[in-house]
Amino acid sequence: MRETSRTKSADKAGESITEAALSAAAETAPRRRQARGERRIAQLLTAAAGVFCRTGYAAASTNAIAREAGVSPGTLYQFFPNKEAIAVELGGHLLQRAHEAHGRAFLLENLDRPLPDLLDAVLDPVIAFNCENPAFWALMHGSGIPGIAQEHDELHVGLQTRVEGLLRACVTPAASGAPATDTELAHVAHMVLGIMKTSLELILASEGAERAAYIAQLKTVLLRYLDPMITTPPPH
Amino acid sequence: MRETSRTKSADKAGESITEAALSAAAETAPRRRQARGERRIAQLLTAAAGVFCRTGYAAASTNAIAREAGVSPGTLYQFFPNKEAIAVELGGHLLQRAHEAHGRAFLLENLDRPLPDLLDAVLDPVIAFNCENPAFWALMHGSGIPGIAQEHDELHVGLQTRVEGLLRACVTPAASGAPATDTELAHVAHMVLGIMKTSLELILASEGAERAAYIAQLKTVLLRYLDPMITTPPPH
Amino acid sequence: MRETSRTKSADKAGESITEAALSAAAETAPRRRQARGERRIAQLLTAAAGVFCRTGYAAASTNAIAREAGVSPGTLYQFFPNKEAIAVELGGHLLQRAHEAHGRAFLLENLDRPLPDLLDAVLDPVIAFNCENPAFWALMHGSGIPGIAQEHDELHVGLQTRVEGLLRACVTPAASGAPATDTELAHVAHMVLGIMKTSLELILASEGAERAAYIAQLKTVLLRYLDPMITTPPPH
Amino acid sequence: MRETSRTKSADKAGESITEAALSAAAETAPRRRQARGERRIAQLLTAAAGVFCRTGYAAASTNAIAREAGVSPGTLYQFFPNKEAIAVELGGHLLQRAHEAHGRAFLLENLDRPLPDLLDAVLDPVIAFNCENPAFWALMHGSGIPGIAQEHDELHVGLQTRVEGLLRACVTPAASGAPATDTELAHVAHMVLGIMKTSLELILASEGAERAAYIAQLKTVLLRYLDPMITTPPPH
DNA sequence: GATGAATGAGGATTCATTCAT
DNA sequence: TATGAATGAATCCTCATTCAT
Repeated sequence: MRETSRTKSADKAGESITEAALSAAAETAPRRRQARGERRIAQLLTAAAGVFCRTGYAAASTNAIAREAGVSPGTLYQFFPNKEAIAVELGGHLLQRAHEAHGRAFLLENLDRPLPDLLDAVLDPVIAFNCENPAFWALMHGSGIPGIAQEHDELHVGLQTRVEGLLRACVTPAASGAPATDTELAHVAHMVLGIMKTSLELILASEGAERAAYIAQLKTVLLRYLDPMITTPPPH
Repeated sequence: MRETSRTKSADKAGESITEAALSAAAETAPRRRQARGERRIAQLLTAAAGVFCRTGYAAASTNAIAREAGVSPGTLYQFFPNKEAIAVELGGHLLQRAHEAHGRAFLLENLDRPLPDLLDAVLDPVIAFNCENPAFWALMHGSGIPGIAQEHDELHVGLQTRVEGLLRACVTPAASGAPATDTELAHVAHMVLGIMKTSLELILASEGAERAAYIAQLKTVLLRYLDPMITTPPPH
Repeated sequence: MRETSRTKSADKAGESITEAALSAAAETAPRRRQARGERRIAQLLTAAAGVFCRTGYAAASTNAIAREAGVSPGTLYQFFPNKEAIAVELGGHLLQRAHEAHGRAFLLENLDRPLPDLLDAVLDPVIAFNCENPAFWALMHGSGIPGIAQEHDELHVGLQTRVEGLLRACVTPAASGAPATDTELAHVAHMVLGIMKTSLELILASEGAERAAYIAQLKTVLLRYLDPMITTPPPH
Repeated sequence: MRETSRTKSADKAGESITEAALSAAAETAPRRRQARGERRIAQLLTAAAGVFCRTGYAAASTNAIAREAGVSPGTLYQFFPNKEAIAVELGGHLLQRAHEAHGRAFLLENLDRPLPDLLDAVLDPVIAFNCENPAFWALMHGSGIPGIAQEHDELHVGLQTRVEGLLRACVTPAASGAPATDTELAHVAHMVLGIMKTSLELILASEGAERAAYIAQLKTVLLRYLDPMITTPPPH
């Protein structure tokens, strides 16, 4: 009974250059229509971000999102088959935006920098992004609640993977505190992600000096936690 | 948006021994009724704990709790004015039970033990308690979600205070990494609490060796984070 | 997530005689409560019958049924988990009522009466019942429409079985027009049921003389259709 | 409750050859547009037939029809003012197609053939047509359900009229079982139509040998029902 | 003509909470 | 006290229909 599934952007993406060239003029109209749709989607995602931030994912209602976006419920459902889909799409958008804005920072060229620098290089963009897009944090909190979690876990898993990769690249196997196995490394990654999540909660809830203080604490925690895994103690 | 009006049963629960003693002889019947009431409350709170664990606080329905307790919804509302009140009372009970079971550990006699021992002494009971009463963690996760959070925050604030007290007692002001001000100390306490929360999520979600590994990681994180606040580096 | 399922009457049925005797007085109250429930159920079923008759099963809305019954939607859902359940229960009730009212007619003692008498004996009660309970016909018309049919088909299958049984008992194997195999007999039963269904549509839609005429036609059709299966032609 | 306003495309469909001829030369463009329109209508009706068959008339959604036809909902509404109109038009088309394909059979040249032959001559095309166009049967099942029925009843009435005509032509007034009045004849016609409808349900739902068996049963029923109205019993 | 976005009332269903018994 | 029926607003979602482009 549910057969809708937006393909919009896919169409556009699949549109061959020739075709595009041929119908330059004529396609203005369709494009405008699509543009309207895209705008609505953006509008809805923005609204959803707001509602998710204010009420959390679980308590957010599709009607509330539609209202916030200034459209009718029906319109929302023309673009998203259900609440989950909104969250998923929003997660994707945010992730992509994160990449575009601070992507370089993550796939570091210079992992051999001293850990404090490395932490700055990684955490600062992450924190900045989360402060600008607090919905991201809200989305990550669908997890743990059964029946809501599944889709969101893609988000989690994605982040988890990335953190794990970073760690794997940084860790000095010879270091005394380094995780010995892959499993152990995964545990460390989970811990790091968890620490970042809680810290972000504190960071997002505060401002100014306090926020700065929490940021500093986060860096301190991670620095002290990870340093023994990376720095080989000098032979005495 | 949701008008709370908690209390009521709290009084009853807080009823001091003295009061009870005063009405010893004549009040057998009423006392029995009160005893029955206590039993009902315990029954309901147990049921609530189960439901909160399974579905999370937000998704838990009062009807489900009543059903799990084997009573009618009306009966539930005879003891609790609303859903929040159940959570609050449950939080209180759990906290009290925690005290009774592992209370000594917290109000430490021996804060001058080396930090690893101290962490064991504090964390092991906490972890044990949370594993036995997973509802505790579930309850702490109403937070952050506006409209649900307020009442739960009493729980948070309580824990936060306690952690802060512990820290204050442990920290060596002369240590290089020690928080300089009360505010800073509060921040550290928040971080510690946050780290414990996330770690508990991982710990509760796993079993056996994995659980042990996460416990070890939690201790490692806190050890490394707090050590510089406590240990004065030896003058070289 | 759906755990409700009335058991009410089951409880009552399971209630042991001793218990019942012991609590004769005391059970008045509970019984009254149950009585209220039963009354509501009856009320809702009556309302449903009305709505099904007027709008057909598919177009009937639970809200409409509740409104017709003069209760809120929530009340309806306290007794029935969904629309289908109402139809099923109503079907059951009607069937039972049919049994109670005209049951003898069906399990005939005198199958050896001449066919016209037999048809009268069987059809008159059926027709009377359908005229008094036009919802029955409405219920049988959920069939054929995919996604609605399944539950109703129990009704169909039940009737089909009964008609088949009757036929099997009546048919004279030696008769020239008699169905040779069980499959053939089943086909005949399907036809007979179908003829009854369509005829009932006409009968229910008319009144007075016209209704009588349609009843006569129905009997004529069946008489002429079935007679050769029952009557052995006299050897000439 | 539902304001219908059918017609519109009917005119266009009924456009006589003369009219078309008049505007032969100059109206190439408009004609093309009209041709396109006809194609669209055909496309939509085909889609509607499919959807009606699969989901039944009531559950069919205009959006689903448009999707099946590969056009937008707006386009659908450019040709049909509402859902009912689609059904009506489809009914008309099917009827017309029936005429074109098997029309001769109906307006019989040889009503004086023996009844079995006559039934074959009439029913075989009807059955064939319904098997090829199962939507026809689906359409006839909007009836009986108030608020949906009215428009469809044109279909019914049409068929009813035709059956009545046939009967009137066949019946031997002198036959002992013949209907005495017009009203009676109308009743017989209704019965015959009803029998055909139910039988078609069984026929359409089965295949191969079973289908053949049901076809045979249908003929048997009608033969036995109608024979006494047509055959004058030999004077003894 | 065609598109597809937009509408908004309506449908089924749930749930915190109240009330009569 | 305990019950369970009752409430009604709110939830998610659908659909016939309209409208701007």
